[in-house]
Amino acid sequence: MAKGNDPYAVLPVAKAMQVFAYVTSQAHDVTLTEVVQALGMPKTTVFRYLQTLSAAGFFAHNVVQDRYGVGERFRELARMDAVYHSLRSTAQGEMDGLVGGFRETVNLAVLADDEVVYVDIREAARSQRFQARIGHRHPVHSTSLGKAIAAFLPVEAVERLVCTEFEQRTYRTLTDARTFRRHVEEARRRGFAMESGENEDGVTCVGVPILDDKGYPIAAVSLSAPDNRMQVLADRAAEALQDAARRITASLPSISLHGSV
Amino acid sequence: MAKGNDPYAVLPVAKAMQVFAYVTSQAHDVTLTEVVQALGMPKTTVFRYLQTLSAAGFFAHNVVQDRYGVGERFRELARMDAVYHSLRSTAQGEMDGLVGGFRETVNLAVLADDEVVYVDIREAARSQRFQARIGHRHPVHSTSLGKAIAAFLPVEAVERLVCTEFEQRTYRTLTDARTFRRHVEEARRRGFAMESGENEDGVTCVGVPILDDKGYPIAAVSLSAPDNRMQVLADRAAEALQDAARRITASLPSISLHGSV
DNA sequence: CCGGGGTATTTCGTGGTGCGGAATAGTTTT
DNA sequence: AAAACTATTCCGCACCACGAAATACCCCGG
Repeated sequence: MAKGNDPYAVLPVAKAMQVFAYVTSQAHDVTLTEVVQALGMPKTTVFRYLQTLSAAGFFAHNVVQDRYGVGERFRELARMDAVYHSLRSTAQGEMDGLVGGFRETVNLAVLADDEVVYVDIREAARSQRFQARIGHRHPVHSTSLGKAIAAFLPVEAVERLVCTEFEQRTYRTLTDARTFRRHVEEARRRGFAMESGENEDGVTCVGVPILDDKGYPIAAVSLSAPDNRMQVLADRAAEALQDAARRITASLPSISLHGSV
Repeated sequence: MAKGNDPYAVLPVAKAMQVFAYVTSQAHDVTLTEVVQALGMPKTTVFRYLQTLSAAGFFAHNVVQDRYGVGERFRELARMDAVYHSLRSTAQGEMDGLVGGFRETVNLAVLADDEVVYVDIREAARSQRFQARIGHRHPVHSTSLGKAIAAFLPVEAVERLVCTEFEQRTYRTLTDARTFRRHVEEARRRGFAMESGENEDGVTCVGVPILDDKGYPIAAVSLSAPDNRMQVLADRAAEALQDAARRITASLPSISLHGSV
């Protein structure tokens, strides 16, 4: 059973994951003894794992018939991963296409905790100074990515965003909610957002939202380039990004995370 | 937080699940230090969990950029759960309806390891002697559930089934592959399967497959009753079961497990 | 009403192991 | 070349995960 001679394996965790996999793969809710018999582990041990996993919300312990099943916490995570996974994999080809066409950096980002989080980045082999990294966060108000997403968010969500203080990243950064709202309005009208040296001196970005099947902006793609080079590219880039975004939207599955609660 | 003073909580497992949840909920692949900072755990500890979870296949360790993401093992489990969960929840109402209409026991089952596994059972308040229990397994060849599923399985899958020895559960149990095939053929033609005292003396069952959007039989519903009572019910039951199965199929999501590999 | 076989909990003492600080190695940035 | 950042490895000790066995809780059948 592949005891896993991995010197860094934490045995309780590894064994708990076996239990996890077993319970999850059964079509029915299981009992303690069933797991014990299936996995050949001591009853006490399995009992503790089931308790722990239930306490963490990954399992649901049906107390009346003493059965354990998959919990909502797990399903939430699974849905999230499904969306993000398909987003990244369908976006991949489009991003490569854009980099190939423009020879400039292309970014993919989502919104998390009212910040823009970079999820994937393809950079043209040129100067990679000042580029963001995967996982890094930037403010919504200073990026084309943020403005593009905000443009298609429900109004109340945008209003929540403008509550926070606007960090001034460059001398061009919008620090005032009024101007920010105007930019967002414009982005909504045009279908794409722009930002010039508001996030990083000397670089201009064009950003386009990626909408799910319900029209909710789950992410955004952007192309960023030095100000001078972008002047020539801007129009073509906006077009190309919008096309790419449409295609990504089209091949996304229809598991919305933002159901009308 | 919530240190969870649950006396049975296994700390390594609980902490590993925190890591699990964090990594899974990020849209991007994460680094060790990112997790450490986000969760405030010691680096060594998180490192070990990431290693363990990767070794178990729940995470995928991208070695070139030292990032951890969700692994395919997790996705498989998630898909499986999604299908089973929606199966059970959409079947629920239909089963209740059937029990209400016929006042006889209604079963829901899937195929696993070439056996019929009971996933949900609603029994009329009458004699509940001899009923199967959730999680119990019965042979394919002796149950209407099994025959119903087999009837819509690809031929090669059915041939694999008949390879195994046919356990003789009652004196009426089909023990010969030839007869079994004939029954399966007939079930396919009629759209429902029958079984009389072949699994349990004195009880007769009508079973109907639940097909996914690709026509693959992911489960079956059956109604079982004492032989004498079933004689009157059989025709109506077959009709009602088929209607129910159709409705269940219709409200199933389209995540097929049995993609044409 | 009283067993009996099946569950799930609880207890408890021990040995193994998970822990995390600190040292190391490896990589990218300046 | 050095600095600043990563990820890994080492190591000794406290602790806590372990599992056998005892207990408590059923649900059935007599």
